[in-house]
Amino acid sequence: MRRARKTITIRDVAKAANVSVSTVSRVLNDKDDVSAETYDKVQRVIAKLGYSSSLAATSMRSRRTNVFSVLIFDLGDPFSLELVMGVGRAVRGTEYDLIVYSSGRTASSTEPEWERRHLSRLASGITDGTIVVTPTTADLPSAAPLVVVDPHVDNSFPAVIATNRKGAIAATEYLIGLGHRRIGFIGGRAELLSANQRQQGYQEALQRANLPLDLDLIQSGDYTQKAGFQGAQALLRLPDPPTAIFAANDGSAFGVMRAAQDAGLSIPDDLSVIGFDNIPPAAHSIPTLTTVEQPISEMGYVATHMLIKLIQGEPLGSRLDHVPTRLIVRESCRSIK
Amino acid sequence: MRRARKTITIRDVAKAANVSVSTVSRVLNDKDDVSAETYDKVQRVIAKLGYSSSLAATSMRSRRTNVFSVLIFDLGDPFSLELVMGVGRAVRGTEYDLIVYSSGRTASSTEPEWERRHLSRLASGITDGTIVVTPTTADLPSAAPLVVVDPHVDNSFPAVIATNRKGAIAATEYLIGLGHRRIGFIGGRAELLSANQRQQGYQEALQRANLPLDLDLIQSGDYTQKAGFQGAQALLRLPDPPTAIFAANDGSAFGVMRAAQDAGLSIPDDLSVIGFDNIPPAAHSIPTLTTVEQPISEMGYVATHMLIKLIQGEPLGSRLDHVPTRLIVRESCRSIK
DNA sequence: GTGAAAGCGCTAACAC
DNA sequence: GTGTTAGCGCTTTCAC
Repeated sequence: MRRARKTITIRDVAKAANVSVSTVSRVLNDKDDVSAETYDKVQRVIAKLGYSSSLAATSMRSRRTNVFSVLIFDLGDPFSLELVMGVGRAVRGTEYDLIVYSSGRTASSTEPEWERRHLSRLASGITDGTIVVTPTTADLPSAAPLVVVDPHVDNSFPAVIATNRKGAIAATEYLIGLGHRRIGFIGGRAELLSANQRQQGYQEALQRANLPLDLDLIQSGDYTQKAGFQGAQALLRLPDPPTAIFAANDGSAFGVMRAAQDAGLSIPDDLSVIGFDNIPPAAHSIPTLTTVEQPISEMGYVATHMLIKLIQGEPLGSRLDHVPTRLIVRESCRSIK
Repeated sequence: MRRARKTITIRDVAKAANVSVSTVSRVLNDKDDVSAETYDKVQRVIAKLGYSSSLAATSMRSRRTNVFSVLIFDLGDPFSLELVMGVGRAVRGTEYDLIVYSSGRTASSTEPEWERRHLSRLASGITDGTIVVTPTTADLPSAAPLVVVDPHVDNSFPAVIATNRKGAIAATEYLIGLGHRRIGFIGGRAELLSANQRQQGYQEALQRANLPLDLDLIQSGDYTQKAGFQGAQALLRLPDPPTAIFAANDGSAFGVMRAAQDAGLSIPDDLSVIGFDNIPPAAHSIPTLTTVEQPISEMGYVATHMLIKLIQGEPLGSRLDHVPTRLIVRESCRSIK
């Protein structure tokens, strides 16, 4: 494993081809002021030597590297992984290379520091642009084109976001359509955009249906199973408990289902449950859950193409791209008449 | 989105702190020959300016970047993604940053070119070491520490590989234990290490049980559903067809099940089927399949720690790390008596 | 059409 | 303990 072969540089190529480094550079960058034969000669030498330009050196010197990056806090997290898949697929067939960057040195996703630090490391040359996933700060150093996915706070960057509000409306209206009049809600993390939008949708749907907004029916949460469990317990202990519960994500929906079981209620006979998101492994552990699905990998796809447009200087249709959520109806809900 | 703020360099920090660039560099790299007050002063300026060193420049000049990389052909592929998850989890809590590198400019995973090209781009500075996933060539330029995962050909690099042979033995012996005497086999791509090992295990198990090796029972394949389908058709048309089929991966096992259905056979009543691998989405589309599971994300975990050892110059226990497969028994097999 | 040389942001001698 | 300086591999004027 010792670094046997020393790296071959542009100089090695130049020497072997009997030209200057600048000529090799011209060939590398497909400049048109190189004679055909020189071009061929250099190309042959490059092939023979197996030379490939150093990303580091190239990016130091020139603005374009044809590489873009995805900055992710936790690559072990299912949401992030799904997104990476979408980006990974989107990049195939383009002229770009992709760097997914994640750090081991960061304790918590809530400190805005990590995003800024890593972003500026990348942006200072190596990549032509970056997709930041679920950024928690609006204050991002933007030396290069930037697209954010599922921003946790509103900021002024081009963003890809799911139709959280609409999805929540669809879910709530579905329950209303089934005859439910008292529908409980388990919220997500209050400081997050997506959580707010989902709650907004819930309230809006009630309003449209002329149903009263009962604050007792709204439990705050934090997108965890535990929050769903506790929230549901509180709801079920109400004097006039809900007949259906809408949880702001799949994790807390799972908590709701456990709480219902604990209380001796069967789903959907005694309680209808509906969730948001549908991310593996939760998606597979509760295959019966009716849910508003967020097309995560598609969001990666969309973000990629937005970023590429930005990099190439093309105009963006609009700053925000809303990727549609869709209601997946399964067995966890039933009508009451 | 225009590059508003120009990048802050080490010089800006030096100027603002009234010291030289080298002093800043010393602080950045935690050299011990800096006075405490200078250190503090520089740190404060760094924080205030939000400075962060350029990966490109750093890697050009010094050997260590504290970043390692995973080189992946197709980030949209489930195997790769699982692996990335493992690596992503392994890196948390370490002192390293992680770059997952994938290229859009590559048509096929079978051309060894892409690995070499991208590897040398990365290796020439930016990263301290690389994990190459399912490399198809033994001839990798190794300027830096390298670990390969699931190599498709044997090479001399430190490698992480599943216990394919043992897994195949376990699967075959399981079928034998159920009373099966004629067991069909659908192979994987003949040129791949894993495929060979699986077939080897199959044959070895038969031999151990003193069962004859009937070449008619072995169908070549290529890890696709189609190959499984066709192979199974051929097997089922034999004068003396097998009572069980072991497919070299989950995809072809799926093909086998379809072929059995087409032939009017029900599983497991008329035919026992067993597969290898258990990768989503296949894993979820055939939840009844008995299978030899390859712990992919664990392989990423193991590879990460091997690589870190190499980077830090620690000795490796052995060049090859075999991650154990395990037999997951489900409903697709039954005993014949 | 091609070469020489400056310099990107940084680190590592080597001075002082 | 701190500053000066020579390059790392490359791109890009500017000469010729």
